[in-house]
Amino acid sequence: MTAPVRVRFAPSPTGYLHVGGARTALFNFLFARRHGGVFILRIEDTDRERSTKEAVDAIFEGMRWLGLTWDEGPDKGGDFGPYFQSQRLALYAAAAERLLVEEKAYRCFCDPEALKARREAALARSEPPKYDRTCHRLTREESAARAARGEPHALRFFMPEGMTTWDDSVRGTVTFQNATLDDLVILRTDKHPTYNFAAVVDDSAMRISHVLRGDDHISNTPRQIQIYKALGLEPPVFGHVPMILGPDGTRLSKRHGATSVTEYRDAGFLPEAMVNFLALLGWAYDGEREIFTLKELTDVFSLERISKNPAIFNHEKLEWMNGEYFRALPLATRADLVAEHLRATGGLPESALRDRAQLERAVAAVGERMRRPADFLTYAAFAFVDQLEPEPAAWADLVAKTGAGERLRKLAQVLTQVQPFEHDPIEQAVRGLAAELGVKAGEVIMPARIALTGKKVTPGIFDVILLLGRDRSVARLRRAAERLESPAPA
RNA sequence: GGCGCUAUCGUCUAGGGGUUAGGACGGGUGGUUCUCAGCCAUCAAACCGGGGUUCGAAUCCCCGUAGCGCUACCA
Repeated sequence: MTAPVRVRFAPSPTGYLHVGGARTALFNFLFARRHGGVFILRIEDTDRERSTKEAVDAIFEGMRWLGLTWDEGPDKGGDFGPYFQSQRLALYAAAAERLLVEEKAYRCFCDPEALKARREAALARSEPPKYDRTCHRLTREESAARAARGEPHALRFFMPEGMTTWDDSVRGTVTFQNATLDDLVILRTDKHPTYNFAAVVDDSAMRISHVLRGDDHISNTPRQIQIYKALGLEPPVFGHVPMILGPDGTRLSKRHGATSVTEYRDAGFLPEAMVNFLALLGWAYDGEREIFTLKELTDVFSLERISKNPAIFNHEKLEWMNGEYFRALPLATRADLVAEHLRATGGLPESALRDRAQLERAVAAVGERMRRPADFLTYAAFAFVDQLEPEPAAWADLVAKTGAGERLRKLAQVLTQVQPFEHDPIEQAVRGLAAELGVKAGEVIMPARIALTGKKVTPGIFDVILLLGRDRSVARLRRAAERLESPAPA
């Protein structure tokens, strides 16, 4: 009988939920759901300097947006809480005390600043910057006496000799020589645990079965395994997922652009698309199928199919994937999302947003051209402005087209007659005019497009006319014709 | 510097002793068409290098190289 699957996502609340963290959380979530296990959220806020309440909220927000619901966590409780490390200090202290008594850890009275200076000097000389165990040479009595005197000190783990090896579920067997590992600090002078120590105590106390985390933790793993051993605990299964890199192949960071999931949300990306895209960064089902809902992912996810290679964040593919999901949404939903986006960004005044029917018509007209709400105005802005400012390049095209003025005027005339003013009759009228003039429909349509929208790329022309309505269409056509015939004063 | 990990089209990847090395994004071309998008068709594009093992290596092993990560009283 194997232990139940219990996995955790354990971010430190020092910023926002970034895409790398989100991907790690996703893999943990999927693994838990796939195996009927438990997904735990634990906040690693032992670094008091950098941890903030806002960051905790941002993590919740990002996780919820992605649909990564946790079974145990700070806001939710569970049998193994509390789920803030800052509330578990007594546990770490007790574990550290045990190690101290058993002489698997020792007090270190060295000055952190001096240590730092020594480390930097060693690095400058290209030597390994290891702690020299000065304080380990203290006698038991001396160490205890100095502590009793109230001398500030940290607690260091005594790294045993030998080697540490584990069977990583994504990388296979990984081995480290303990000699390359430091006597790491487990309890700081302020009695707060360090990451490696707190993680071990908590993962064990919370009965974590599998630790799935970023590749950047791989060299922490032998340290943690040694701590498990010293504590007489059984280590969990470890799996190190490759990192997500920026386009230049280095670790994804701010300078690569948006890195927090909420930024993507605010830019109009859909959580379904984000999840699907993230899942494909370092994991593949069969290399063929690419579109998966969260639910579908939970049915097919497996650790064996996690790639060993770091993955470069391909923004283009995210855009494409968002388009796939966005286009599949019902019109009303797309209109909701567009409205929401326009409100949030102030892209259109509230007054323009009040006419829901008109907004829906515009969204329908833009149709498949939108990959996300932010694309809306590039295609439909013309329908929401009173005074059209044609793009210079478009206007130049119109000017270059001989006879355009005449066609626009005639089209305006024709449009005054169309009855009823609907898509098909308008199309008939426009095509009829072209036939009458003996030109291809495009010869009427392209000038009209520029005159009506100021752009060369727009929704279908009949939708454009419909969206503007008869009066505005006729007025814009006539105005353009006038401007064409009387060269605009500079 | 030390330690560790990794290495298939530009990118994400499938494959894994014998394949025309497959798919997706992006790019090219053609079609549909009022532009664009979409859709359809189609093309170009890869096994890091060197040694082994083997009848046969992109696939297994070793070395090299490169990239990345870690090397904190950060996580």
